[in-house]
Amino acid sequence: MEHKSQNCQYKLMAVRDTLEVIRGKWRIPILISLTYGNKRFGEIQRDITDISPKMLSQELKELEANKIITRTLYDSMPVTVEYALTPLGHSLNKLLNELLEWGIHFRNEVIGK
Amino acid sequence: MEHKSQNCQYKLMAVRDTLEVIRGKWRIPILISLTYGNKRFGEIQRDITDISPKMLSQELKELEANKIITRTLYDSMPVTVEYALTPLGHSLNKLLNELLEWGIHFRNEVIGK
DNA sequence: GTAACTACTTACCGATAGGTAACTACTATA
DNA sequence: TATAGTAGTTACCTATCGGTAAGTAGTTAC
Repeated sequence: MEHKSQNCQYKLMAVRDTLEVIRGKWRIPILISLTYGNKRFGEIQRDITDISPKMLSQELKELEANKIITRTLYDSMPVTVEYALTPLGHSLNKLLNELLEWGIHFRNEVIGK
Repeated sequence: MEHKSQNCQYKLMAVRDTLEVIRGKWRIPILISLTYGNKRFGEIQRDITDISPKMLSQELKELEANKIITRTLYDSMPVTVEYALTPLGHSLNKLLNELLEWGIHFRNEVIGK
């Protein structure tokens, strides 16, 4: 069973990379919001009503650092900033969808019962 | 765009349920380990070499409380305990696979570059 | 009797995550 | 001059997460 255990080790490494990028309470919700199109700071805040500006700002920076989103400043008046998914960010789409689908399934199976 | 924003709110609710169940550093790795078959406490520890018995015990309890795994005690000598995925646990398979696939993708795109 | 294997538990501690409230800086409008 | 809208920042605090080290309890082998 040598290769079976090595395969497990490999998987454990890969999921850790993913978890590192998406961890915490807010990053996934932010990404969900951005799948509906490019958004400004205030628009994301209005989607995720219970996020504080501190957490939103902090998590947007982390997502930008990991090349998941881009931040574009427009010097309109007043200044607006637009956040958008990168191609790497869009590549999370299937994962986001599974998080969604399983949440629905879980609610039907456990919470609903 | 009324239904578009309502759809977003619905998704945000569902992913929160999922995140609640799988959150933290260890639950996903534990589930990955159990996809290779039913395992004893010590076997999971040997898969996930850097988990402490405290965290393993704690997270196994949480997963059991959420009906994701079962705990079966055999009064062999010495006592052995077997952990196994429930059908609900197995229903996480696609999600686990996406976490894995994206981790590989991310490594190729960002870390590997 | 002592070491080793099973599966944990407990106490303690430091690091990180996240919440609250107030404040900043710039521009436009009344 | 005051208010509102843009997008944040800062200080402070608490709660949760996770790590370390040691101890528990029962059985078996030496």
